[in-house]
Amino acid sequence: MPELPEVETVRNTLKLNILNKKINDVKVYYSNIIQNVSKEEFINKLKDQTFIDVLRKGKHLIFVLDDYYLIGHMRMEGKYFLMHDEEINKHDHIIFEFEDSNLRYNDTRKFGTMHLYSRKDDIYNINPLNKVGYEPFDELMTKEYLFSKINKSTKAIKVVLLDQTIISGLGNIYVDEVLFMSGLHPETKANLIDVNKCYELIENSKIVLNKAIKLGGTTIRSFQSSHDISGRFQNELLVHTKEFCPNCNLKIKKIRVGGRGTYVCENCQKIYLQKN
DNA sequence: AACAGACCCTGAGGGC
DNA sequence: TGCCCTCAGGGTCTGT
Repeated sequence: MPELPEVETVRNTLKLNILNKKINDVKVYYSNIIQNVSKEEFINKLKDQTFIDVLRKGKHLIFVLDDYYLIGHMRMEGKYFLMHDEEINKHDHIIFEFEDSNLRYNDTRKFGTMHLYSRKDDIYNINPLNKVGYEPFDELMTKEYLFSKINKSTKAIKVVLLDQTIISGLGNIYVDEVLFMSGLHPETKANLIDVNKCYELIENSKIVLNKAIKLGGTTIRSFQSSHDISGRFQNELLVHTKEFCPNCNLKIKKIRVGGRGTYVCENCQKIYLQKN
């Protein structure tokens, strides 16, 4: 599932492959992906537009065209493929046709989304990007800032770190890793965590995400790369999907936190019951 | 207001 | 073999 590192890798790969390509036609086979305009509007507006740039905010891709911004979210299974005359796959939902090739949005579970806005719109202040908080890399994401966002919440820290309005870019896998590195139990109430621990959480987020980006970035050759990345990063995981703790060798527990499958070493990851 | 849970969707995997 | 059931997950919507 694409988290920030995968999205960044897809962005870089897309930039190498679709910049300056002009859309001759658009095919939409499953229109629920499109959120804020009709299928017809989507097609008509994007015809004759050229891809100028691909940006990213959190897990969203931002395609910059002549007159529009196309904002895409791949959720868990969304993928982009640059194709030629290959047969259409049953999970290809939207196809942008160029003169010599085509870009396909493929999404097995159909959870992905696309929003289309005018270049005149202030996209960072409207749905969905207005809900995307600072990334761990953002210099505005200080320990004081994170502390201020979480110190009144009684939610589990894992749930809070998955909340993209608070901190963007972490998904289920990387949150488990960050909490393991920080020695913090995922069910610890957010309001029991002090400023110094917030610092640790941010720093460890940067370490995990940077490592994953680097791992993906070196191997990317095709649009199927998001698979390769998670495949390669899997070797680097410390706790997520693991059976034994790499630190103390005790058995790792699988629990549910905020409805998400969660891996935790209850020996190495402390749960706070009061402020310390 | 703040939190919990359902929901969207498909394929994989287990049980029988 | 094949059917049925459960589970996975990011973000949004609804209910408490």
